Amino acid sequence: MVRMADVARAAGVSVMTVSNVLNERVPVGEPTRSRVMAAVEALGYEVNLTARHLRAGRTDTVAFVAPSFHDYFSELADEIAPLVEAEGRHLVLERTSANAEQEIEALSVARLQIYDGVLLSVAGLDLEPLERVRTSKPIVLLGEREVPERFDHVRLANESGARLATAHMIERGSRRIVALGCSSGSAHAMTTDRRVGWEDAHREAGLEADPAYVVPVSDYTSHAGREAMLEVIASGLPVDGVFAVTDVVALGALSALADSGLRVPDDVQLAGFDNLDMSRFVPPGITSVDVNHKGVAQAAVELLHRQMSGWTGPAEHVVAPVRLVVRGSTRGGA
Amino acid sequence: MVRMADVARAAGVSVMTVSNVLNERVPVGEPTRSRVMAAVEALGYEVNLTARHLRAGRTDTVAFVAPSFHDYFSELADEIAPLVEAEGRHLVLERTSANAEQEIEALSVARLQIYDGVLLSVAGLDLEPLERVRTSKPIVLLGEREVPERFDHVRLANESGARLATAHMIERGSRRIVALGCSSGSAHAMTTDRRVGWEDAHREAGLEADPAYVVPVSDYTSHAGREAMLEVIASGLPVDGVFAVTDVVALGALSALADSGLRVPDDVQLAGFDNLDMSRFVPPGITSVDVNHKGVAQAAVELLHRQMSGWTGPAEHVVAPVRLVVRGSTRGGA
DNA sequence: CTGTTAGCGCATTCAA
DNA sequence: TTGAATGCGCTAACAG
Repeated sequence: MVRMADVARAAGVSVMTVSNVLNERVPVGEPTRSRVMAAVEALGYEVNLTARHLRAGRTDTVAFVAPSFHDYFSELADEIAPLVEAEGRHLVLERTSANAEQEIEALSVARLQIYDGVLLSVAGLDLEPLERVRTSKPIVLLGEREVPERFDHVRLANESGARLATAHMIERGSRRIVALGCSSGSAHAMTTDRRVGWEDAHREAGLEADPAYVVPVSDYTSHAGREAMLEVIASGLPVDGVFAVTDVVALGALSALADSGLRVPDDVQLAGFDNLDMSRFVPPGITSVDVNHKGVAQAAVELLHRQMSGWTGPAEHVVAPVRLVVRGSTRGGA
Repeated sequence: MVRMADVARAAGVSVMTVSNVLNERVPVGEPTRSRVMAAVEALGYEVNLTARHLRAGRTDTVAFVAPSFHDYFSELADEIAPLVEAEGRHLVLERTSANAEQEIEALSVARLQIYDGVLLSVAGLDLEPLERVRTSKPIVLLGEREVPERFDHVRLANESGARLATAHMIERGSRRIVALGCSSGSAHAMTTDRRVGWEDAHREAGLEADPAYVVPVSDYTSHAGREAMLEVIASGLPVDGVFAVTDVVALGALSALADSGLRVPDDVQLAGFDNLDMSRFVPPGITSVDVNHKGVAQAAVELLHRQMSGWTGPAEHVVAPVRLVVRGSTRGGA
């Protein structure tokens, strides 16, 4: 390992001058500068970021922590990265995945300290450990649940999105719309918020939202969506529309409908949530609630930058607007 | 910020004893231990990982560096994570994304030093900077191209996979199979290897592989796959089969075929590569080459562990086997 | 413009 | 079983 001292010796200057050259902090004379750079090249020197961090107290690195980087989160990460990099920082991704409960405790509390800021998705996370997080690190929460007031938070307009999608299908003739993957509880969470939107759409149309049409899924995978949809079909419950809690779940439903000989959208209309890239291309195109990744990313990164700049005002809770993208899986789409 | 020294003072012991308690390196007397733990709790102490790293020379962290974490890479990351964590290390994900060329230079060479090991996807990466990487860090390359001999490398059996998929469609009656997203060059790369497999399948069946059926795509997105496929259809070239270079591209082709009124598999059979989760569920199910993420992950992590354990033997170049998963997009699938 | 001094927080080494 | 000294590699603050 070649250290700064080695470069300094080779260039015949002090360690501090090497540091100054590399960090461009103070003006350095041109002849000195080029001698230093030559030595850097010759020795193949690379700064030790750990030492820099320990001394300087910053890593120029932001972490985006999410359960995994499938689908929604990878698309969001793609939007976040350039915004973070525009400020001269790096973005790294960390997964909470499997053992979320322990993770946030073991991983984050100590681990998050190594970042200048953290974007933390609260999906599938126990919030209790969060309450105890007493770090002064800049941190912005992302995701569809209630979080402690003191955190900056960006979430989607879940009710509104679900209402748009459901109302659209009602308008196009559906009267028996399954809320697939939604839940009946009252806690403020994605699956209940979206169920509320589904109910609102019914109420606004003067229809009754039958609780029998709220069908949970075991997890938010296409497989689970498919299984749940197959059960609904097998049960004989009359269905002429499906609002799926996510596009991934909607894809599972589409698979189940196809295998059951039900035509989309002729027999059953289908709408999802997230507007994944995939949804444009899966025939006949899945109508979906676009969650405006770019807007979410901008809001979150802006809040984070504000914190990293030393802002200490009250936390902000942003609700990002959504819009409906109509495609072939509902009538009126292409 | 509460330091180890603060804990030591509170517990009435030395800093070294606190360190010993936390790291469980040497036996510590029970009464001492509990006093230390009490002080840790009381003060909410969290170890400073940066300082530990600088001193101990290890981060217990492995990085997986890839262009982005859509689709293939997120599924791979899901397999890699538990293997890395099983050895008591963390996995973090870094994107090379947009400006790959600079990135690997600016980002990696200095940045990769902060990890105990690196899994580096060479997809969309300039290899020239890699040649100059003279780090002694454990590093394993992943991906479908020629890499310098001295690196451990895991790649897929691209030719073999493409041959399986193409042969399957030939066997089921296709005679005019587009190699969508493949390229005509000779450099050892994913798109040419897969084209060679497509050719081999033709030769083995006694058929001619017409170069006119090798159709490039502008990038490996569904959008590009769709555009390219639409052009093929518009050109009037007779087509009764499509081998797409990835499932993502295959999805674009499926979209184009559907919009053109061509039935899959009746008019045109379709096969992809990667066997993404999605491909099981997109009606009628996309026949695909399964790349055995688990096997790739295991091979890569094993090589990395070997390096991290101090192994210095010759580098290994693993070719992970693949298999064909037949679904409804080809005849003979469900 | 360049160099000197000091120390970030922790763990290795060795002594008690 | 516990503790004192030392320094990982770098940069902030200041002196020359």
